[in-house]
Amino acid sequence: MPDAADPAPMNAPSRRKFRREGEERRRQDLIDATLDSVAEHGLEGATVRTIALRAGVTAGLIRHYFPGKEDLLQEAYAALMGRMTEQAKAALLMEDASPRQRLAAFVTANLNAPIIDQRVFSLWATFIGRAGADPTLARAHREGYLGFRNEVEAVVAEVLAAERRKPDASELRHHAIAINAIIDGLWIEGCLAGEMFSPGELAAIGIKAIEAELGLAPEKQFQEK
Amino acid sequence: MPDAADPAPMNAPSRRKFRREGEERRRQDLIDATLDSVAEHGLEGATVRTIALRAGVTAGLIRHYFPGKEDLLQEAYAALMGRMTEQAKAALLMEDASPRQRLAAFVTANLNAPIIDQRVFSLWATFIGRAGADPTLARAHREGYLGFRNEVEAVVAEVLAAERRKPDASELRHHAIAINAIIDGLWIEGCLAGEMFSPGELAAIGIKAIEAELGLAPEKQFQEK
DNA sequence: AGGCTATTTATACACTTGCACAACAACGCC
DNA sequence: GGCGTTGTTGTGCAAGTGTATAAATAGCCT
Repeated sequence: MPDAADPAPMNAPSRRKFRREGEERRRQDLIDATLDSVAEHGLEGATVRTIALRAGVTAGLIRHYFPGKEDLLQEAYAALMGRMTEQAKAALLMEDASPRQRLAAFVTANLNAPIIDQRVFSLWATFIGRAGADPTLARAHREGYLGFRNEVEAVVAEVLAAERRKPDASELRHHAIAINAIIDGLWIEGCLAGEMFSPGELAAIGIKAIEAELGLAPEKQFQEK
Repeated sequence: MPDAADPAPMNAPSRRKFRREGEERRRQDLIDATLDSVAEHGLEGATVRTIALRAGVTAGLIRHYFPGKEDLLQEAYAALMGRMTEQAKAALLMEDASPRQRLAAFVTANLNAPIIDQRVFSLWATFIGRAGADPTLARAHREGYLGFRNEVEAVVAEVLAAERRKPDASELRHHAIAINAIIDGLWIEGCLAGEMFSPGELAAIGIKAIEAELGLAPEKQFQEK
């Protein structure tokens, strides 16, 4: 069998073969390659050459799609945040479920794969570490955080309303902050030391902690089936 | 008035003046300069020249105290973790105080300055972002985390014992995980959006959430004076 | 005071980085 | 099928990187 994997052009100028991809496709590939590079080697290791190699193109092409490396990183971070919040909020969209069930589903979704994931955490930490120096990143985070917290606050209000309780705004805000902290904290623990917890354990801990925070009597109905 | 700040050697080879510092002092200065550089410009911006400039020396000196740049970063991270856990645990050392008071003091200490600090958070995030790729960092974090959680678990055990409750090991572990998450989550919120919270608000939220988690009746005794 | 030695500076070097630019070739269109 | 457009490659370059090493000098010891 002749060597199929390597055409071995003996003396030709041997320029690399390539395919023209759609613009959106290439941009996505480059962004994905950027996130992979950052996750694996950090921001310092995410060079245009590394990224291009991973995307299967040469370095020069990056400048054809992005004004500069900084812009690529910016868009990569935006894409990451978009995917995270999108997945997180998706769990809240359950129709015909009690507020309490939806809250439990939300917590469960946030404390299991694919949200609990070391790679995503590495990316989050790497980017957020520069929020102190980069106002653009700081505001991007702030907006994502407030959006997330508002979602939590809305569900909490529904849950308490279903229990015939009428919390004032301050009380509601405090609950949302605390619940947000519980989810974030457990998320970090799970990402950094996932194998220390049995499957579903973090979600169970989170739900119990949140029920305690809200003063809900633990009900059995969520355990059967 | 003759120019006092600049001796202005007219034609001398003009080699830079310097002072010999003690070894430990120099190492500490270099480590501090490293942390400052990382906090401000990230790992990518922490070059030997930047660090040396900030420490008031020239780049070559770094190699006189550290085998390589990587070692300097390693020691800087170790120093950071050491200071953080040291400060955190210090609040637990109150003698003649009820377990519950000590727990409250611990939470309060962790949710106020200087633990709540954007610079410290940037450093933590920047380094921890590489924990996925760097096993050394990962283990360093794991040990620090477990040490912290064990402290929490010990206080929780004392608090519950004072309430005449006898939790089993699993229950204790879950409480520690949840409380750890509450503290971590609120710590992040405070570091990233400190000005959104009034002074002491995060600590109050944390204490209330933890008391709920432990099933402690909110007592008034901690509010007066 | 004067020398010794280790600390510190300064320079050099090989290598990498982001970016610029010209040559090239894949693909749509006539 | 030939041709033009432009996505893509390859090369080059100046600036910056970590490290090696020689030269200089600050401060201690006698």
